Amino acid sequence: MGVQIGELIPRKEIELENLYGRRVAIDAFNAMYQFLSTIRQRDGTPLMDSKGRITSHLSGFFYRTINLMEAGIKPAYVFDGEPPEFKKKELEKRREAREEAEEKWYEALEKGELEEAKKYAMRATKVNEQLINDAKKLLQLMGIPVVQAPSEGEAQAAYMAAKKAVYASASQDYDSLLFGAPKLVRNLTITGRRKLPGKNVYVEVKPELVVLEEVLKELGINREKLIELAILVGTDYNPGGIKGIGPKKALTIVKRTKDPLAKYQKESEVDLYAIKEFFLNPPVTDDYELKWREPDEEGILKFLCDEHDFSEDRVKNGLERLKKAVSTGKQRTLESWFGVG
DNA sequence: CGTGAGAA
DNA sequence: TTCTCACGG
Repeated sequence: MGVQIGELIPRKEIELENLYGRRVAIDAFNAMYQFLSTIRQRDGTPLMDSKGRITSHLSGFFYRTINLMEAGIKPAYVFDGEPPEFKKKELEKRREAREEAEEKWYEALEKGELEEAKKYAMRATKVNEQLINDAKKLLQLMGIPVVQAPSEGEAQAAYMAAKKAVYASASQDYDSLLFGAPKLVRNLTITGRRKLPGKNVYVEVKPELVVLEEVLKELGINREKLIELAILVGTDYNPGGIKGIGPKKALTIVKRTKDPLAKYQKESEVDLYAIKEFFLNPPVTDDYELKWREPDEEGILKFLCDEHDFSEDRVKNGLERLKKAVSTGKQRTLESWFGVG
């Protein structure tokens, strides 16, 4: 998932306070996927309401967003639009992998192997229209900006960061760098503990800042070359990349070759130049509004508690925190406008 | 993932 | 107070 260039990318750990007062454009699909795959019971079953509808993502979006707002970080969630035609193949592959994982999940469940079951359940995570609409509805009720990307959310988030509408894009993937985001924040969570895949070990995970300019300087290339490098190694649009070429080799190749895609185009089924062009000039829009509003308390209680069986105590508690965060955020904005305080 | 009750 | 861990829906 995402482009496979992580090991080449220099990043620095930051404190949440470094993001205080800043806006970030969060890749909503990325967040959604995280919530749906990790917020599960021990046998891998996601959280569900009494009608069997999945609610893991609602829990995730609700509490994380409140935490970010409390930390003085203003999130805007950017949702995907239509994927480009040449992503269809990758999406199909993912669908097949999910179906396989789903079968293994049920098999493990029957054998009573909980750890195995959960592992496969997580891999079987799927995002559908209903889950996306739920998340959008909740965020809108919370007064959080929802941005609809015409195509890839990462591209839109990168565009917003490049225009300085936001400080950075936020995602676990590096794609927004290819789309030209000057800054990328990874691990944007409050409580930073993450389970190591497979093992029963937890590690501290801190937010990371990746600065495109520093990445390019460190690698000694420009953004166009970074895109070519990514294409050689493999992106969502040409999974697997070119056989036998990993990140290190790819870096050498793009540095010494004027048009590195030319050589590999004939052994590739997909149009590598079309992918490069897409990273350079993806569909984006200016049709969005970044306004953080008062939450619709009644609407949230109705949606989360009445419709989806969330605990009223917990939701009310969350709402109090959110309201306070919104009002101190407003206060801060006024102070910066009028120079008081 | 994030909360919060109970252990340490 | 800090940490662990089961539960949330």
